[in-house]
Amino acid sequence: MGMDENNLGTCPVDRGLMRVGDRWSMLVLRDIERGLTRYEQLRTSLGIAPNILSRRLSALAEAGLIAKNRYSERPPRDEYLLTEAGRDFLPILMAIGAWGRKYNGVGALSRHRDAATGEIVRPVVVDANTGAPIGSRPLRLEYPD
Amino acid sequence: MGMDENNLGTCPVDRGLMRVGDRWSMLVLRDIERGLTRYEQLRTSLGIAPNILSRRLSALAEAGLIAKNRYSERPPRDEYLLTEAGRDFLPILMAIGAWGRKYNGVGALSRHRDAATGEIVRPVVVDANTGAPIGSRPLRLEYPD
DNA sequence: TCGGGTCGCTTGCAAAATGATAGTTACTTC
DNA sequence: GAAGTAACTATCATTTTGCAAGCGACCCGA
Repeated sequence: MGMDENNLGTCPVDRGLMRVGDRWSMLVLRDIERGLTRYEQLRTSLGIAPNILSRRLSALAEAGLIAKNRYSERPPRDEYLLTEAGRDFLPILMAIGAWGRKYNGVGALSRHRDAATGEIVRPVVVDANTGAPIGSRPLRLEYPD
Repeated sequence: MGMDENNLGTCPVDRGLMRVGDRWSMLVLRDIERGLTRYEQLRTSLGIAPNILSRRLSALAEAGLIAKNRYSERPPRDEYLLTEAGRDFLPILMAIGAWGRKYNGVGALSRHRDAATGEIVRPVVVDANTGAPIGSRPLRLEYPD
């Protein structure tokens, strides 16, 4: 494998990573979810170079994870909003966050709390069929055809 | 944010991405899980340049996700095995795969089947406390101190 | 109306990462 | 001893990233 747009492989992981497989893209999604929807907010929050941010935003828009929205003509002001695909990616970021906390979590870290129960959220990937955490049951990998 | 090893931020997502935040690293983990544990197997499966593969393997080993194991002295033969941290990352790859299938899934893709039930695995990220999928309940982000 | 100041970028250039290709070491097998 | 395989390293071109400066559109205060 090691595919491009024209030569797609059969691995869904690869397909996902084609669209978001870099650090900045994921951090941009995270920040947009936090409410940092404007260019300058993202730039200062991430400490990213402006040209790089521009490119990441275009790539994410092209990949369909965010959409650029001009909410003021005069003065010209834009915001970047998550699309459905972008929102659907957020749980993955939560899972990465849980992993990061576990294996690289020295010092104090931010966290999510369930607004209703008040408990700290503990993201886990499960199989929706069984409810069992992935890794707790043996799986078989199948190839198409 | 935009942190390095010495200047850690408070975001667990960033902490996770510091360790694995690139495409090749994730694909290497995926292939090792598939049983492609040797250098040549990884290289041909991924179609990656040998110098790049070497660097990724060192980085993953340094980050504690894989361990290099010499299983034969004569002839010298090595394999790369997942550590606990590496295995713990696999569910995230499954979640990325599910997302990739949904949003970039044209054509036939490989999939996992539960060995016991025979059903196709459907990975979802849930809150272990409530069992509810992340995104289905309102959350509050909290910062330390 | 003139001089800052902010926002949302682009441009130019340097530095770092990635990738293609060739070569190396250590061994086995014919 | 010739050829082959596994696991790399070395060299160099290409690509991507990143820094710093600048630019157009506008707003705001004097």
